[in-house]
Amino acid sequence: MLKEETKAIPRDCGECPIRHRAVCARCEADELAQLDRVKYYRNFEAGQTVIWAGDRMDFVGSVVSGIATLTRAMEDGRTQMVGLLLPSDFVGRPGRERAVYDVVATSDVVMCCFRRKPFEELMSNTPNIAHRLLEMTLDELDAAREWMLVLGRKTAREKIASLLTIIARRDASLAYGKASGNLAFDLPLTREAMADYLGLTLETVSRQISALRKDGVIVLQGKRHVTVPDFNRLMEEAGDDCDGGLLA
Amino acid sequence: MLKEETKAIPRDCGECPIRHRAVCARCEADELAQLDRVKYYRNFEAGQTVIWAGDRMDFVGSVVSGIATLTRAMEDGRTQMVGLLLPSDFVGRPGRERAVYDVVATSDVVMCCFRRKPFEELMSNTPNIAHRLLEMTLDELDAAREWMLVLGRKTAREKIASLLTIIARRDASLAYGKASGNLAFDLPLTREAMADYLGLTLETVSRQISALRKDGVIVLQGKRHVTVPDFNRLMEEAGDDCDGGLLA
DNA sequence: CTGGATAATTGATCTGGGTCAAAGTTCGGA
DNA sequence: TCCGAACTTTGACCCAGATCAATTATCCAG
Repeated sequence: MLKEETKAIPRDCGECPIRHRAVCARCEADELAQLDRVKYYRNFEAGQTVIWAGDRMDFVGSVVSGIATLTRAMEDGRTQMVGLLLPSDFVGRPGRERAVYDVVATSDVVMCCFRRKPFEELMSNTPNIAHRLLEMTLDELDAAREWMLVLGRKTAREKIASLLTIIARRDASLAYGKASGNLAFDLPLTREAMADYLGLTLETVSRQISALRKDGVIVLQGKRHVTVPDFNRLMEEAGDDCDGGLLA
Repeated sequence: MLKEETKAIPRDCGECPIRHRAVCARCEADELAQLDRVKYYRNFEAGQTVIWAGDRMDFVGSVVSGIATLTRAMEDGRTQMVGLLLPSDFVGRPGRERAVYDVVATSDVVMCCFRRKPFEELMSNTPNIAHRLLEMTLDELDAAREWMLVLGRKTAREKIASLLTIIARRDASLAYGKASGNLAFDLPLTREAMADYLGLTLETVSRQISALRKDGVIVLQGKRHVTVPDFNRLMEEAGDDCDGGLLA
């Protein structure tokens, strides 16, 4: 109740936790000031829909904290997640007025939004924003293509291992500083959301997680907390060329 | 033999068939001139590999004519196509020195290549190139996400129908002018390549094509030429919300 | 502490698409 | 014209993962 209002929101870009990873990463002080003029924050609670596919979208923005999902659904209900939005990820497309995907907050989410029209103008004037957005989009395209391999060619077990790999990598890159003897993290998704990401059913997800646990590839504390005793083993299970280690 | 040399290659951007769709689409005369200084053409024969994943890549470029594929392979040989490169599509990534995907010419291909380093510099000076590349990358990201739904959630029959839909759309958008009473086109891919695109085996591809033929959804002349008597029917089979017609 | 909603596990069974195998087609080159 | 390689089709069988169904946590709200 009124949780939204009590949440501390950064007002100043200087304090912003995603300052150096988001679209604004390369902006100079003056550019930030311009962005600041068209920016506003929005909070969403876990489970809340940020945008429905087909809806008009008057803003673009960045996830500041929390996790959201990008999904596409068929008329008969089959659903495929097409993107996982983590802090600093960009939402929306300049030049497009309607959303094509459902965006749903998986946890409580804070978004830094920019009014679309002014943002588009800004983009044509400040190459730093456009350039950073290109870079981020190219990264997302790589991720999407990587995911196509997972969806098209991997077994259920490999799919789960691949997902765990990705989540572990992300956690390692964000929360390092912590001693990471053997890494551990919380699953930010329900079994059903994982199934939608992986093109599986939630039953299969559950079974494969159990199997990986029985085989000692992962250790579970509760249903959400995962410990990985041997990351290379996990990568082998994912079917990746695993000569990269955590930081590939 | 020596086919390469006999092929007419456009030297002048003004004559170029992809002038208004490729990265250079928005360039002014002076920008074209700059591009021209770092550009060269390369020909590839059907079946030839343009780049191997992992190889050093000193150029980026556009497909001028022909069709190429972007694929990613696992160590054990499982292969997933992650992109289909048609005329005007961009190859390579500015700022990246090694290829991550195999690029293979499916038909004879002409590419317009730019030396990578100078192209990167050009990009930071000419917003028209960077902006166009962003636009193209965003389109490709959408296509990749669309494809994730196909790979993750569609049945074999729907996958085939989806692929036919895409090829038909492309042909309609390129080759219109022709009376398109009922549309017809050639499949630019072998059954195996289709399988790699769709996350299926070539046997399943063959069976599903036969099934669609038996059910009158498509008509085959030979093994490669397809006629679609009723495009809406085909879109229904693809499981798409099909209230868009050919030009959705 | 209790009822009931949501999330997760596990079991039994079924099936779409994979696998293995054998022909049939097509086409360029000798 | 005929051969051989590459491509395609079709059949028989099998299995990974879907489907259907029943429990079992978990965790608020009352």
